[in-house]
Amino acid sequence: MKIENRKALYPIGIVAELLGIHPRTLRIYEQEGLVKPARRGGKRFYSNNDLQWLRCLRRLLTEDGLNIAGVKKLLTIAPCWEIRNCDQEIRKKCPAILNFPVPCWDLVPRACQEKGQVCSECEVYLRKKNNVMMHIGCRDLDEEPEG
DNA sequence: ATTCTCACA
DNA sequence: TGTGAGTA
Repeated sequence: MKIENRKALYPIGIVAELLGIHPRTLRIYEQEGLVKPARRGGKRFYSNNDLQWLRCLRRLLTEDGLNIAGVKKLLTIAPCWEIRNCDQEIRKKCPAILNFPVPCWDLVPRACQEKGQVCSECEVYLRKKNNVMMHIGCRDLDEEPEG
């Protein structure tokens, strides 16, 4: 996972304009625990990963017919480690598993390693696979999700 | 200028 | 979900 994607760069106003989401709405998403922008001096700052997740969340909310409660439930039902086939050694140390039910995007990627790269269980996005929403983990934003 | 929280339509 | 008030 590239650290650039984890850097909290954008204030809420920029994010709002970039994604076409009202600042008030972004704050509500945070309040609901669906995103966790960094805080510096009381101000919110979003990373590229946050933006990517926000785009995905937006689609769930505006196109896929889910509401916030639905998304939260979905994430509870389909935690990333249920989908990914991490081996036992990786699972033992995966922060997303150890801290369940803390949302994985609340976690910092360090313990969970795979093939020498930092596993991004904590920077998880949803996508459709076999018509089921699931997490995407352990890949960079510019990587193409595996089929 | 921008964001924050809170109250309210 | 969006707006306005009053701050910091």
